[in-house]
Amino acid sequence: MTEAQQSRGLARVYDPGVVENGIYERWLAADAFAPDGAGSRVRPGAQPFVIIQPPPNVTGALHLGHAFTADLEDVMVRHARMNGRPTLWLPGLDHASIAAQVVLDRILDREGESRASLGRERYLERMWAFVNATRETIVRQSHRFGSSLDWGRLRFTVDETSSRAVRTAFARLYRGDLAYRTEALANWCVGCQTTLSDLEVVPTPETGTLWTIRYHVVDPDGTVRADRWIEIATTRPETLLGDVAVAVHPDDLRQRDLVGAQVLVPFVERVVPVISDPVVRPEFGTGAVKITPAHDADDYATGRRHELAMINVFDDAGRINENGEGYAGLDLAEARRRILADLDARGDLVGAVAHEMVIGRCQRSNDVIEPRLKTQWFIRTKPLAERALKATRSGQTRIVPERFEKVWEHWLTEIRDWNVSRQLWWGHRIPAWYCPDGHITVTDDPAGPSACEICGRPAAELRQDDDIFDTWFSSGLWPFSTLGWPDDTNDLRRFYPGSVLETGYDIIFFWVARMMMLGIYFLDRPPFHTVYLHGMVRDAIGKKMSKTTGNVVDPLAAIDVIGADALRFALINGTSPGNDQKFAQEKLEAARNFANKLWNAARFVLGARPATIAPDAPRQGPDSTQLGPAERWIRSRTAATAAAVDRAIADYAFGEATRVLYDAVWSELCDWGLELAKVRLADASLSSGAREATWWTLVEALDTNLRLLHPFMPFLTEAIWTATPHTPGDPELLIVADWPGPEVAIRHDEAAEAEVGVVIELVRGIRNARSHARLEPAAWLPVDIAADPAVAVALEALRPAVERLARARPLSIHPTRDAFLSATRAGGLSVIGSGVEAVVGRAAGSTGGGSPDAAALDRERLRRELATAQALLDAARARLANEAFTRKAPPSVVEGARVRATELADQVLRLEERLGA
RNA sequence: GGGCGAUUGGCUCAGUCGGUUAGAGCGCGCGGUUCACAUCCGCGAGGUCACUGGUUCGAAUCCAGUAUCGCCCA
Repeated sequence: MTEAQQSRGLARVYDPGVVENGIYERWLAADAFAPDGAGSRVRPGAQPFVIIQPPPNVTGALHLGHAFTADLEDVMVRHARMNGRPTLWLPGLDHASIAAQVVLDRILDREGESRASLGRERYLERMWAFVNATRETIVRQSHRFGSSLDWGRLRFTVDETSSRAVRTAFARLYRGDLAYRTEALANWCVGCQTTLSDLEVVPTPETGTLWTIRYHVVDPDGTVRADRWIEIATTRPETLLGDVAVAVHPDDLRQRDLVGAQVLVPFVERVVPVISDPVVRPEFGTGAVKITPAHDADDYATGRRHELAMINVFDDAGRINENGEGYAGLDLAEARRRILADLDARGDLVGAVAHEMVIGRCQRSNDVIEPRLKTQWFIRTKPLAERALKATRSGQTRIVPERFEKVWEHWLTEIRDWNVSRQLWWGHRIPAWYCPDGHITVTDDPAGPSACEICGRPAAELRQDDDIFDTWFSSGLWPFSTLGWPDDTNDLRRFYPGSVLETGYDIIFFWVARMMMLGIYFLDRPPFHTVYLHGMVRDAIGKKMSKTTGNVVDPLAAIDVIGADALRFALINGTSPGNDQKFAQEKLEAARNFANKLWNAARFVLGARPATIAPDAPRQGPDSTQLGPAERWIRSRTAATAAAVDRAIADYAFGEATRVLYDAVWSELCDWGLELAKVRLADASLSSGAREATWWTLVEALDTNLRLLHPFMPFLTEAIWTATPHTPGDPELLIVADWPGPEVAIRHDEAAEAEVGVVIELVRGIRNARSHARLEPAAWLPVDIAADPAVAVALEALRPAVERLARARPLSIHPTRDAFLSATRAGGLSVIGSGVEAVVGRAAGSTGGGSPDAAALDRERLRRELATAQALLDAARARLANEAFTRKAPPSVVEGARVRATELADQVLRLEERLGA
């Protein structure tokens, strides 16, 4: 780009890199993002609009899903800001304890180090070094996305305020009897060396083996019977070391006589009872199952009912412990092999069949989850869930799209207590201390308790719990911990509850439900009035993007090529709320083309300024006395666009909003608005006042469209707007300019829409006829038009435009049909629309204008049109002939059908006339 | 096993309260060197709205069921 081109405002070619460069810094410098920033233009009395950003994990860079989330939120936030509301979009980052540890452990592994080799302190130092780097990356990426986040309020889930919130929350839950510590069956991940909540365990279908094993009966005198046994079925033979019973269904006749008998568990030589319990499925295997309460959820429940012992047979590392007698020290897989071989050797392994089963695997590491007994902290969720349900049922909080409410209801109704202990290092240490007598002391004091709160032993004798909290515990406090809670801060009073919680539907339980439960518990009000859930961004063939599959699209790579605006537009356009989308290259191209279209439309408008207007003249509204139909039409269309965009945004239908804007800019403003305006702007016979009014109309339409598009394409619209004339009341930057309001709505003009509608139909008809007859596109051909006096006035006003757009010259407009008919020459092409009729003649001179078969091609086209029109007319008449229709349908619909039938009849008549001629 | 979603032109998707002739982008065909844009302009072809039944004057849209695919929960 040359100096001269730059100085004129807009470069010749749209280059996102150049356009976007520096704009984010201008917004920052203007302090436009903060609700109370120097650059904000808040309307007095306006309600705050608050979105707390779902904090991305500090495990790496942001992906396309993050970009989508950020874009949707930025759209809402920018829209609210332009409406003059104090708007807070609060940025955050999540420490993601288990995910971060999995990532760091992999890095350490490559270096030949490990968690164990470093020890807790050095490990955490490494973690901080790692996350400090990723935090920077994420913030930088957000800038590139154009996210208008209030960076002055950036928060991290392990910063001091959040840590205090976690301690306080836990201490209060404990005092409120909503947090308790107990030994219970927990999901143990051997790879991550920690327990997991039920949500973090992924049920995975796999083919295993169902073995049949004999347990021999032991007579009351202690004799083991070689000839009497019970055959039990199991998929996990290694757990027999922890068996404490065998169970059969009470109605199972096959096993009935064995109930109450004693049998011998091999290897550990434990004598256990055969019990009956309705939980056993008689059709499964032999109908008898072994009971291992310490390693299976169902068995745990059975063990509780029958007051059986619970024998843990493996350790944290996944090896058989001392309870496993001769197998102690073996890992689980090896133990299974050995036990099966030993059973076989004794003749007690009597069957093995392939078996389809569901195995729990770790969401993060994919290791098999081993259920085992652990002493853990739990949150009592029932009372919290009830209040969360009440909030959605009463409409205090609304879930969008509505259908997710069903899932929400179901989960919260069936909710189980939440295990929050994690045997990890990276996160919030549980603020619970234990004295040698087993008393528990919980405190929110960062220094810890001064003494045991039960027996008064001094702090020196107390030991803090080694575990940390589930990451989602701190996330659950996020809507208020970010605002300074537990302190009663200004921000908390002003911005809690927030407005919209926007996130993917995949974390409705993990996160949304927990924020609702905890928010209501601690602050008595749900943390947001609307939960808006968006769909997943998938790859071009519909697969979930994942780093391991290697199908992730790096948003920054896309931005480098097509720009942030195009990426944003591509992610939102053509989507509907809550539905997944496939992401494809063509979408990016379409969005880039649209950006280019807008850029060039702006270039044209700004470059078409009449010489009578000074380059730096402040913007003024067009002189209403000088407006022609085209000017009134584009103003009316822009009003319609604004109304449609408002409606779509109110419905969270952002894909619909972009569709409306795409159409408004491309098909209305560019294809017709600018093309019609070009004629007037170039018409030297018009007064300069008229030409100025046309130009100001274009500036106004551009300005309104820029405002409406700004939330979706902030960089491009800001860049163009800077070069567009402003009114004295306008701010420096579009980001804080006013959203189009009533002053735009009043531009609606029914008459202009009708008048220009006829012109569009006419021009299209003539182009169509010429194209079908294969006439020279560039040739000027004579055209005769029949028009009612009313239509003729409008046509007359737009005569030069019709001439140019249809390449019609001379153009004759006949006020009566007779005059029209007598004037038209034979062999012309007929144009018959619902509102107009025209004939395109051959060129007056000898030049071009007619191919030999033009007439034949034209007749063929008219015959097709006649067939279509006739079919439509028949359908319309049939509908009107139906008495039930005219009686029951709303009058406006019936009237519409009548008008339609009349038009069609007229059209058919004229087509027949033409064909008959 | 329960629930949710999807099924609309060759591909990717919209479609608001049930209402005129179901739309868009890409792709395809024909044509185009007009000074905003070839990342463009003009014209066009292409759809039994998965299937079956129902409600209704009228169904892509509402109801019931079926099929296929995907997801969530157990």
